[in-house]
Amino acid sequence: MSLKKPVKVLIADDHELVRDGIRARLEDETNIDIVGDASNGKEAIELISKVNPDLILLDINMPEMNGFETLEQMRKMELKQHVLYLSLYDNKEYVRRAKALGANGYMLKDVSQEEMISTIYNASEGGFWVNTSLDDSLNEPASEMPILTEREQEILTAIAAGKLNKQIAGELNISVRTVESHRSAIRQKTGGGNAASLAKIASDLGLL
Amino acid sequence: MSLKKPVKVLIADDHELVRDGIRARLEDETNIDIVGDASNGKEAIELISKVNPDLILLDINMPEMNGFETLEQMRKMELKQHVLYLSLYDNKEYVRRAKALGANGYMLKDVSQEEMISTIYNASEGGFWVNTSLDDSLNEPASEMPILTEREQEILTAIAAGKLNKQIAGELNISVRTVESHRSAIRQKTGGGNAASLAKIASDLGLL
DNA sequence: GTGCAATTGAGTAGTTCTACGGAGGCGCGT
DNA sequence: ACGCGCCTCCGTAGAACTACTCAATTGCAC
Repeated sequence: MSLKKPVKVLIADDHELVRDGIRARLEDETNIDIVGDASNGKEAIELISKVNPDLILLDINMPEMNGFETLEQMRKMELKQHVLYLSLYDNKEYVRRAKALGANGYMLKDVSQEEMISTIYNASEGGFWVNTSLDDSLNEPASEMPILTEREQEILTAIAAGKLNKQIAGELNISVRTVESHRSAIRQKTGGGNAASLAKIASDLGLL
Repeated sequence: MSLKKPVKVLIADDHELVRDGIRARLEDETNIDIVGDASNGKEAIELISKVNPDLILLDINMPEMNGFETLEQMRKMELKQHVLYLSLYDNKEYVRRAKALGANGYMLKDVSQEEMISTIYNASEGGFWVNTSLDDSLNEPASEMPILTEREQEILTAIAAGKLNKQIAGELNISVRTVESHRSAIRQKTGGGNAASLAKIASDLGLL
C-alpha cells in the first residue's frame, strides 16, 4: 500500500465545517493527499483540471450546482475522475441515482474514520461502494421505487410546491387534463394518495 | 482572555464526522476545552453530570432525543449549563424555538472557524447569539410565524403524512368537521393554500 | 415498419377539500 | 363573573382532486 502513489482527493461540500472534519480525518493518512476543496459543484469542476484529482468526494446537497448535476456535467465534459458521494440522507433513490450516474460510491456522513478511509481507497480503484449500514437498502427487493419521467418529476415538484393543477397547466402551457393524467400516473407509480402524500414523496425523492 | 479559565465544551451531534470537524477547529484554541462528546441527547444528558461542561454544543436533528427535547429535559432536571444550538437549517421556526427554550445561541453549520469560536465565547457568557447570516431572519417583521396550537400541530402533522380528514378524525376520535375547522385555522394562520403546501409548511416548521 | 414509452388530451362519476357562515362548552386568568 | 382562547361541531356551496376509462401524436429503438 505504502509503495503506491497516494490517492489525490478533491473535497466538494458546502459546509466548511464538514470539509475541516474530512481534512482532519485524512491528514494522517499518508496515502491520501487532499489536493483541493470546493464549496459547490461549479467550483469543483473548475478545480478538477487544475489539481487533477483521482477521486472527488462529492456532497449531494449543495447550492449553485448539486452533486448529481455536477457528475452529469463531468460526464458531458468527459472528465473521468472517480466520484464518491457523501450525503446526509439514507435515501434509496439517491443511492440508485448515484449508481445510475456511474459514481463509485455513496457514503453516509455518519461513517467512522476507518470506514471513510477504506471506502475512499476502494472507490478510487473503481466499482461501487456503499456504507455497510446501507447494504440492506441495496439488497432489498429489487423493486426500486419506479422511476418517474422528466415531465412527471417536473409536475410532482410543482405539486409539492403547493401549486394547483390549473396553475401548473398554465405555466407549462398544457391542458389541465394533461396535468391530471401525469398526476395520476405519478400516484400509480409511487403509491401516493392525496396531494399531501405526493409532497412527502417529492421530498423523499430529493426533488426540492 | 488567556487569563480566564477555559470554557469547557460538550459536543452533541450524531455525526462523528461533524464532531471531528469541531474538534479539529477548536483544538488549537487554548481557552476552549472539549470535555466530551455525545451522539444524541440522552448521551449528552448523562455526560453533563460527569464532565460538568460550561457550554453544550447541541445539534438539533439527532436520533433518540433531539436537541429541543434535550434542552427541555435539562430544564426539568434543573441543569443550568449554557446551550448553543448547531443546525443545518436556516429555519426561523427553529430559531424561535431555540430562543423560547432559553438557549444561548443558534449557529448554522456553515459558520467559519472564526465565527464559530467567537460565538462559543459569546454564548458561554449568556445572551442569545446567532450567525451573522441569520440576522435578517431575526430582525424581520416582528410578526413571527403565528404559533399553532398543539391540536393544530397534531393535525398538520397528520395532513403532511398524507392522511385524509376522515382518517384523522377517526384516529383522534373527533368529527370530520372538527378536523376541517382546525385545518382551516391552520391555513389562515400559515397562509398555506392546498394540502400540498400545508405539507411543505409542516416540514418548514420541523414537525416531521 | 413495428413496437413501445412518453406526452398530450378527454369523458364521467364520485370523493375530498376550501371558503364562507355560525355556535356551545371548557378552562384559565383578572 | 367575565372575557378570551381553544376545542368541538354544523350547513351550504363551489372548487379541486381522484378513479376509472380511452385515444392521438411523437420519437426512439430494434
